Order: sequence, then structure tokens, then C-alpha cells
Amino acid sequence: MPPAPPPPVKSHRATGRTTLSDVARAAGVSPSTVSRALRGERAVDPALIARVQAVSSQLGYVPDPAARALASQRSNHVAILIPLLSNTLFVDLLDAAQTTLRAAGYQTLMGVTHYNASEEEQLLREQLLHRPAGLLVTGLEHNLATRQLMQNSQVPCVHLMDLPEVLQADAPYCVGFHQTDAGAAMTQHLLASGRRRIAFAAAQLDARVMQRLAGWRLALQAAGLYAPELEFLQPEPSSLALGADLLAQVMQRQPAVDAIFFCNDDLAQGALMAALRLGLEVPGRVAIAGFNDLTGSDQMLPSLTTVRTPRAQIGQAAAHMLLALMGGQVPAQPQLDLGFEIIQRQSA
Amino acid sequence: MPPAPPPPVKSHRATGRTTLSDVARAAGVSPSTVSRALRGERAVDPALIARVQAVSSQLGYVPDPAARALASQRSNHVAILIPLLSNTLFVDLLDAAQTTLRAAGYQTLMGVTHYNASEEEQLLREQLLHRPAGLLVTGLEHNLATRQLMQNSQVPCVHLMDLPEVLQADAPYCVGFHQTDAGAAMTQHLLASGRRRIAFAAAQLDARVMQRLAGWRLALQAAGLYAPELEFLQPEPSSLALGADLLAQVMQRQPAVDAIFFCNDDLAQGALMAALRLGLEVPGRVAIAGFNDLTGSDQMLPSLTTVRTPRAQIGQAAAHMLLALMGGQVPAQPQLDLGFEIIQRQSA
DNA sequence: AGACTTTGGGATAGCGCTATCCTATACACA
DNA sequence: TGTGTATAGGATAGCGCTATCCCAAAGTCT
Repeated sequence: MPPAPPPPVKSHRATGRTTLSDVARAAGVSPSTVSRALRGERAVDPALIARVQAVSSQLGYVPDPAARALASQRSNHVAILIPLLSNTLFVDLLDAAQTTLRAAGYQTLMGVTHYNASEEEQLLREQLLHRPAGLLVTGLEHNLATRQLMQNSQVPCVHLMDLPEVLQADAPYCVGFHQTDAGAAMTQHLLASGRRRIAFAAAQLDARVMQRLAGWRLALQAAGLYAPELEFLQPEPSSLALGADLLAQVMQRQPAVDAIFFCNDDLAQGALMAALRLGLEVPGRVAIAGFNDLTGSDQMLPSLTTVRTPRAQIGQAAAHMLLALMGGQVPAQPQLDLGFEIIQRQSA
Repeated sequence: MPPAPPPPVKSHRATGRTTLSDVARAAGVSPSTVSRALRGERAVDPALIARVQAVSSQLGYVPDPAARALASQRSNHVAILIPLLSNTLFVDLLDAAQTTLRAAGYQTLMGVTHYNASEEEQLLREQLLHRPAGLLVTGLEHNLATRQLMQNSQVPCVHLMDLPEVLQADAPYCVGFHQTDAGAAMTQHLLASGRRRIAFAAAQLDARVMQRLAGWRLALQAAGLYAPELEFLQPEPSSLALGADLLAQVMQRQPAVDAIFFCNDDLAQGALMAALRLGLEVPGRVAIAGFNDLTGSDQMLPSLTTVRTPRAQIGQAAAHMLLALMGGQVPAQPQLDLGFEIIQRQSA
């Protein structure tokens, strides 16, 4: 007996998914036209676009990202590389960027590098497999392999937080501010308020911290007040407890210090709490300044004088710049300086 | 004139990518065999597996996730839905889960719901388009459409943070602890230390906060000390500043209160700082307790008595449970209780 | 008017992989 | 010895879309 005749023509495939061909058939046009109409590619008759869109939404058609990625060699992913999730600074960056990108239809692929160049490289490799439409990376310093991966991949890329010191013709796209200037500005602020022996206390020691250190050095050298023994640098991760440690170290080894500039607010907050425990008067005995204006700095006792950095704006602006690049445009300002602000409070 | 003969056989395709077929040709086997050998699917001769792997790594072959996703209708993405990035609680969850999943070869797709049920639904819709291999969602409360999406998608799903109050046969997979118990435990701790008028101060008022509230109520009712005017509930987001506000509110409206149990450490930290500013003695005049043991709680003055919640462990354990589910296994314990711990410090 | 360009649509070959079906061999059992 | 049944490999049709090529019709120049 011959096999039973096939069932009547199904409009859907075996998977049950409504496909682009279904829409094409229902709208009486070719798949190419549907594809073009829906993506706004090339010129398509406005009337046809309207019809296709109507049919498409009526059938509940949603394009399959995997099929798109395979056919076009480009996904709707945007990869973002940040050093840590345990520093709110980077989470703010991530939050802002992710929100902006999602509104434009992109999915964010997050990668956490732990300040490790080879982990960054490995993460980038993994992310590039997904053929992301764009790339956001923290900072400007990467190892050779990472830079080559970014180059060869041809994926538009925007760097976060840092700006190049000198502007060359091939400077990368980036959104941030001048860390060195910010470090110098806070130091000058402390000098202007009459402080003379200003220590610099830092942890983590990433590229940006070192730039703030450089700014502090420049300002002190210009005032003829620089001394190497005023530097307190710890490579381990930043934390409140380490801030307390650093305060104790500074006061013990350099009792004559009249101000401490911490490279990050969490250290400064820890130092403020420690000062409270020790009965060390702030700013009477020693002024304390922080960096980033993190959550809680305004609630400290005394409230923390710090440098406010526009990290949410940086995340958002970088996302917008990346959207422009992914859309084939060239951003008016390839290097965007969003500045910083000295927040004068009680601690200095 | 006939067209020129085709160029000699290219081992690579137009895109330049090394494909599975390239590996198959080089190893002298069929594409199916390469696919099976590399994925450990079905039975393949161990010698063949070794040869395929050798050739594969020699050619630098890396499977294309998009092609895989299209052919198998499953990607290597795992979607995770969390309410906020501005609460370190959820970032810790995300960090732990993401680390565990990446080690197993999965890419994390993060979605931020902002405590909004319809935004959660929309995010889930978007994420399901990528045909994730698994799903992690915060909490057990979702709107109907969201629950149906999760059901119909057939994607393995693990819920974070909460456990169902009553265990039914169809209880969902989840990793967390009993929020109600934790709320009651801290309240009993305060009672045991002699406190009698214990206020409950909360913000955000998500499902978990309300469960802690319920625990507080139960404990006070059991002691015959419950009074509705001891509840201070604010729907807006939690913050240090709001904690200061709440402290002022409590002390003004209920001066006889001898303890305040805050639903989250950021509120409690803000209250401690405010008490310091106001000269309000803690714990002498009023005891203060928090929840979650967030960063800095041990550095406060006085240090904050709180409930430590194992959020990193929850993220990790949930990821492991999900990995088991995605591997077709059935977890030994579908509901995993990781408990909590009262951290007795100075503030209560 | 003729040659050339532009415009708007269709046909179709992949993108790189997996799932499914098929085949050949080895091995058990009666 | 024949018959069933694992076992291990190959062949190939899609998965759903985009990119590319092609073509007819309309416009544009000399």
C-alpha cells in the first residue's frame, strides 16, 4: 500500500515557529522583500512595508536571532568587559550601558576580567565567537593579543573610563575623563585649603589608580611638597577594612601628615569609620578625601569630600557612541571627555 | 566560451572560518562523526575521538554558536533575571552564578527587571528568543504570562533566594532560604537580649521583605508584643539616606521603641550614621539590626548586628543545580535551603 | 531615440551545524 | 546457520534567515 498522502500544506514548519516565509506567503511577497521591509534595508515601497508589518505583527512573527547571526555573521549581542562586579563603579557603568543598549534592541554579554589581562583575552575570545555587533571595554590598556583580536574582528569598539593622554590620529573611541587631571585637581583642592603634607593611599593599583597617583605627584611637585614616603600603595583589592588599615599605617609611619587622599571612596569610608573608632579628629587632625563619590559617602560622619565621576553618564554615552558606530556612522567626537567634579564636604 | 574552471578545492569557505567539515575532511571522517566526537554524543570509537580532537585543535577549530543554536534549537546562553543592579545582594548573586556557568561553557544573559512584573515578562520574552539552555530567576512570584512563558518554553529553570512556604508536588526548583524564618530569628534574638518594643522598618517592600515582616510579626505575636504602629513601611527603593529618615520617623512617632529591625543593611547603615550625627546612643538608647550582612556592616560604629545571607553560595548552588538540569539530570534536592546566620555585633 | 543608470522586486544559495535516517559490521541467541 | 540486535559510522535534509545575483520597469542623459 502506498504511504498515506501528506497532510494539507502547513503554513508553519516542524518547529511550529512562525517564520519569515510564513509572513512572505501571507503578504503575497517574496522572503527577500519581507526581510528588507522589516529591517528598513534598501528601498522598499512604503505601501509594501506597511502591509508586511501588518501581516507580520498579525502572525506574531519574531525574527530568530540565531538564524540572523548565522546568515549575516552579526548578532544583536554587545559584549562588555569590566574588571569587577564587586566595585559599584563598574556595576554603574554596566547598568547604564546595558539599559541604553537594550532600548536599542541589543543584548549585553557581560565579561568580568578580574583585572587580569589574560582572562580579558580569553573572555574576548569567547565573546567574539558570538559575533557581537559591538564591544565596550574598560580602560585603554590591554595585552597585545587582546588588541589584535579587537583589530582583526572588525567589531566597533568603545573604551570606557579613560582618555588617551596624547591624542594621536589613530586614537581609539573612548568615553571618560582625565584621571591624572582629577588626581591633580583634588590635590590642589587640598593644597588650597592649607594642607601641606598630603599622603596618597591606594589599593588595587590598576591603570586608572596609577594615573590619579601621577596627578597627585604632579600637583605636589609643583608646590614643592612631594616626598616619596607620602605614597602608600597596596596591590590587593580595595575594601573598607583596607582603608582602615591604610589610615593606621599612614598615621603611624608619617604622623606629621595633615591630609590623606584615598584613590577610591571605599578606602576613604573605611578610614573615616576607623578614625571614629580611634577618636582621630577629621578634618581637625587630618583631612580625608576620596574618589568616585560612591554610595554612602554623603552619609559618613564627617561627610566625605571626594571627586564625583560621571560613571552612569559614561556608560550611557559610550553606549550611544557604540550605537552610532554600529549604525555605520562616525561619531562627531571620537574621544568624549565627561569631566569630573570636586565635591566639597566636611572631611576636607 | 565556457566559464573558467572553478579554482582548486578550497579547504575553507568564503568566510575564512575553519568549519566542522574542514575538520572532518582533514581527519578523514564524516561531519556527523566529528560532531559526535566533539560533543561526546552517542558512542564513538575512542581512537577516533582522539584523532578528531587532535585535528580539531590543530586546525584551531571552534564551533559556531549561532549555527549550533539554529540547528539544535538550543543556545549556550543562560538567562538570569534579577531585580536591580543597584543592590549588591543581586550583584553578588549574578557574580557567583555567572562565574560558575562560564566555567561550564555557558554565556550569561542578564536581565534587570526593576521589580516590575511586566518588565520581567518582556525581558523573559526577549531572552527566550535566544533559546537559552537554562533560566535563573529571582524569587517565586511572577505574573501569569511570565509563568506560562517559563512553562511553555520547556527551558530548565531555577529560582533564586526564596523557598516555597509549603512544599507541593509541583514545587519549582529553587535555592535560597526561608525569609520568614530569618525575620523571626532576628526578632527572637532581639527579644532574647531583653528588647520589648521592636520596630520593623522597611523599604522596597518586595516579596522577600514582606516575608521578613511576616516573620517579625509572628515572633512578636508569640511574645504578646506585637503592635501595628511598630511597622514602618516605605515603598520606595532602599538607600542609606532613607535609613536615616526611617530612624528619625521611628524615634519621633514611637519614642518608647528600644530596638529597630531594618529589612536591609543599607537602611540600617544609614540609620547608624544618622544616630552618630544625632548623638543617639546605639545600642544604649535603641538597638539596631539589619539584614543581609552587606559590605561595610562590620565596619560601622557600632558594628551592625545583622542576618548573614549566603547569596554567593545561592548563586553558585543554583548554577550547579541548573547545570544538572540542563544535563538532563534530576537534582537530588529540588529545593535547596542554604539557611542564614545571625551575626551578633555591637549594635544590638 | 538610443544607451545608460537607477529603482524595486524575486529567486536562491549558502551561513555551519545537528538530527534523523540509513547502512555495514559484530555479536548474541536459539 | 539463520535471525534478531546492538554498535559505530556515513549521508543529508533542514534550522531561519540574509547576501547576492538577476531582471523588469522607469527615469536620465546626450
